[in-house]
Amino acid sequence: MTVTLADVAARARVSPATVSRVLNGNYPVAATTRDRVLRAVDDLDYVLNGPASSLAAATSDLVGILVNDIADPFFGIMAGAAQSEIGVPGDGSARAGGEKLAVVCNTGGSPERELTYLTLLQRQRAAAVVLTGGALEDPRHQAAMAAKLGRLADAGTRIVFCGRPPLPENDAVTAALTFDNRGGGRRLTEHLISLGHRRIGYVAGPQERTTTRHRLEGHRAAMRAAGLLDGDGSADGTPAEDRLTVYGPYDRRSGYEATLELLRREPGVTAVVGANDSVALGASAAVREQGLRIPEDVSVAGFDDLPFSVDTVPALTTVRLPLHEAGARAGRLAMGTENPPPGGIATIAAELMVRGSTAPPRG
Amino acid sequence: MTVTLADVAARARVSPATVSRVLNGNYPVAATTRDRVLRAVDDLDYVLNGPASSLAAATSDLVGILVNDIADPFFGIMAGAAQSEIGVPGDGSARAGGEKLAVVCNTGGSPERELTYLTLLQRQRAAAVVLTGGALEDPRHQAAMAAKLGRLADAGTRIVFCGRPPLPENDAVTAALTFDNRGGGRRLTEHLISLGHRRIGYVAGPQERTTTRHRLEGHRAAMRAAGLLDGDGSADGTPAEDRLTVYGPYDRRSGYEATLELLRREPGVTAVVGANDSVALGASAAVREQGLRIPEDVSVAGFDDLPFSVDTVPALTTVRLPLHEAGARAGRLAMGTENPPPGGIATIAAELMVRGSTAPPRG
DNA sequence: CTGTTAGCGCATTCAT
DNA sequence: ATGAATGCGCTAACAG
Repeated sequence: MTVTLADVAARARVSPATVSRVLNGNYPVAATTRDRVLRAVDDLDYVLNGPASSLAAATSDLVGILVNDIADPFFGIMAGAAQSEIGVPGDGSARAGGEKLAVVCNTGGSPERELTYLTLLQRQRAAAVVLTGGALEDPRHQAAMAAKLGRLADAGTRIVFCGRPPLPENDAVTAALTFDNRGGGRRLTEHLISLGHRRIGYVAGPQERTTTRHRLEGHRAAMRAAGLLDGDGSADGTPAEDRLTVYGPYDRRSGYEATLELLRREPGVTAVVGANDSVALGASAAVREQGLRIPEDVSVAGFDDLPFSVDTVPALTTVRLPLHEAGARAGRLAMGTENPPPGGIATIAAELMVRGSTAPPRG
Repeated sequence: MTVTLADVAARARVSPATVSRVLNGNYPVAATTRDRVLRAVDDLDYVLNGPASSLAAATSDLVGILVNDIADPFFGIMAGAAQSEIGVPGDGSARAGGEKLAVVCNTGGSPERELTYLTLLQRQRAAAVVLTGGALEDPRHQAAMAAKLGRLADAGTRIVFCGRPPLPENDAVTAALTFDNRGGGRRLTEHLISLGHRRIGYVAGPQERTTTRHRLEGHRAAMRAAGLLDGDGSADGTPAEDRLTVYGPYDRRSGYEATLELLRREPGVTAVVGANDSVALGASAAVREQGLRIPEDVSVAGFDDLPFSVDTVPALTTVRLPLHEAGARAGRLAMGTENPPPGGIATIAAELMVRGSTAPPRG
């Protein structure tokens, strides 16, 4: 029924071994023989049997890219960049070996699904795995991840982090590209403070994520350095930093609801920082719904600088992360076409983008 | 080195076949035996060898989801929904068989990459393939696709279209879910016409895509029905429909540039329709940059109703496509857990969402 | 319900 | 530079 390598060999009047060699291209074969084999491949519409090949060679051409939310361009941009470095030369044929199949897997932010995908990729004997986005800080999950990644690494799978902090004991990880979320968060808030803002609300991401914590730490470092957190407790003793922070998912709805909550708690807020651009978008909607203008009454800022952020009205002040470059680099590291940074860890800078959504407060 | 099924069998004091049976679960095994085997699996941290399994069974648990642009939520939403129907029960273990590995592949809109990915999936003996988004109308590519899909289908791969028009001879395709792009486009423009607009610019997608053509056909059908295209040639004889249409990629930049071009060509335009929401976003930016207000001076509308569209200012009038539902359904069809619609083809309705970005023209 | 046997299709020794 | 032989780890008959 389905044509095998032996069929190709018969038609080309060579041995199966020779066909295998021309397909894999990693062994000398006479030019005339190769032509004959390739013609036979075309004639028969032969397609390599991946499972058989992987079984015999004990490696596969699968590369997995794990993302938290495939519907979020933050991940889509990184995954797309990684995928184009890894996969598919693009000649449309791919009958021979050598091409990697870069695939993205959507964990939905669920730790169980993250582990399950890793197991599935381990089962496929994946050549490499790229993990994007922040990690969960739950110690149990971290331990499980470390163990799983260790086993993957033992089996020869290359492991690359992209926008994810390195593990404490990361001997399993080939390379970790981590974003300067803390520095970006700090500079963003410093910008607001320099404009004159004193009461700044913060809509954070999910509490247990590294990205959330790092961005928030940057924000608070700036606040504290300006003396805006100390001795600012309200009557009931709640620290200012708690009253001015609301946690939630990284989506616009969370930004909307959290901002309404913030404005209720602290009507004197003159600026709202969203943990990412989507959150900031929701925050903007909430601010406007309260009859407040941006930036005249309330400044709004985000994080990531996704493509839509420059088109909001007013354009969103945010922190730019070079998502495309980071993803591409992660892809090359996964392919082994780029050397890991010294120590296996590289920090990627975040750049403040000042736009129209932030301005000095009134009065 | 790596633990195999035979190791598990030895430890559980059963035959390899029995281990295989409990792992695959599709054969009666005594409860006590199963427990013993599962314990051995856990003790040994055994993970099934996917390639070996696929080779022996002549099927794999891979399911491919092809998208045109992974950074575009339009595709991300569908792919995510499909993936959650297909993959990963979510218990975190996945040591046994049965779980499918749903993976998304980014073609970047390139026909060659589309074919290459299909070949790669064919090589892996994928269980199913979901193709999302519009198709290219180039006859050569269509023929190549039909041939490739035919071979995949012959090999037992289920093929599902999601938001993609059925092929002329689609006996290879298990099911095709297609969006009512034409109807949606027509109703959107009818809405503008009913508001009193007469000169309506249209920023279309790439010229050779089915989605582009269908949406534009809907728009023009509405225009023609209202007598807004006939006898409206300019002095140089260019038909009105050509002067009022600009093609480009499905992104905000194209919307921005095309709209500047439209406003230059036809200063009397009172409404601009974008081929999708991202284009409409760019169009809005261009309109504003010309000192025009939305919707007082120019109405703007989009297509898809992506999550951000409700948050633009003013909120974007658009056509809602049930992307999540469609993706989930495609996932179930790929899994075989839902029966194909009669004739293999289902048309998915598009709903007009009237919001603040459209209003009657001035005067 | 469980064990035995025989490949699945290919990569890779080892020869030549 | 090419051919012959072996085994990768597992599933699927077939017995029992």
